[in-house]
Amino acid sequence: MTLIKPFRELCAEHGIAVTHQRQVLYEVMQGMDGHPSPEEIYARVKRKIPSISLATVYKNIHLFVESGVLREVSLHHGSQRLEMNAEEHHHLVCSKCKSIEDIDESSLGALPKRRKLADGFLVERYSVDVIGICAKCQ
Amino acid sequence: MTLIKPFRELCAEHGIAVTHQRQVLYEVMQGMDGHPSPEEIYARVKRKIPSISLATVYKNIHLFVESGVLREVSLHHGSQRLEMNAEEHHHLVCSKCKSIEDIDESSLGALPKRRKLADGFLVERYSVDVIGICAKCQ
DNA sequence: ATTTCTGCAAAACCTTTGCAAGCCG
DNA sequence: CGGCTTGCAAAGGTTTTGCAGAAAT
Repeated sequence: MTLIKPFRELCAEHGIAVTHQRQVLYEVMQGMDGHPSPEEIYARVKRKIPSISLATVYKNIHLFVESGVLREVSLHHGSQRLEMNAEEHHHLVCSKCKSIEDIDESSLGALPKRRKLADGFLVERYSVDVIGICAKCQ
Repeated sequence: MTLIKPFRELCAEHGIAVTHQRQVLYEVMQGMDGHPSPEEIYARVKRKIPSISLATVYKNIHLFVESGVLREVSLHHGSQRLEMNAEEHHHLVCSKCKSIEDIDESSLGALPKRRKLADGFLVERYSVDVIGICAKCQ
């Protein structure tokens, strides 16, 4: 019934310690969908461990992302970033140092030109992040 | 020598008022490249208008993004967002309400499989945001 | 003249950090 | 035990807001 065994294995694979908080955090996240914020995850975990602190949730989300157990929606830079390049282009984003480098659209090859992809969503443009390791970080 | 005339036209097109702060902000940004944060932009503008306030910079960046004069690197959600879907997939992001919906990888057609794109960048994966207007916001 | 914008200061968020007590291996 | 983790509280960083005076149309 529980997911405790797989979680212990996951921790072993990634070399992280098993604590009660991490187990419950992981189980709760398995039961969520969409793209929750740390606060939303905290609110849910708090129902199972009322004494848990938000700092613990942050620390463990960070650990999970770092070790590859969890993924974030788009690499998080702490503050908003503005685009100074008016040309159509995409990005090379380094998953270690989080640097962003522009690449022009033609480097990627064609993306589908359909204007409608799903249930009435009207496409304006594509934004492609190529995520990987930059030359400096290798 | 100055960019004042094009900026006045731009404002007219987008229906926003021309102020000295906006003009200088726009000119300064034209001279930057990369993906600066509001703080970095503020630091530069301050060299030309020492009395400008950070709040003004934030308000005008927001206005420029809203009216289409400027673009942000990736749509900014205020807080980190975690991915609960372990499958390979991409996103439909609404530029009005900022909702995020998953679409699976096959909906997009193939992306190039090259492992190296530029000067030693090692590709891990692609993250594609299809930006547009969702059904609800139309 | 009216509406909108600026600068300031305070507030509201979001996230990280330091530390004493407790848990894991 | 020894080291890592937790919860708390405080600090740090980013962004928004309210308001009185100034500027724009």
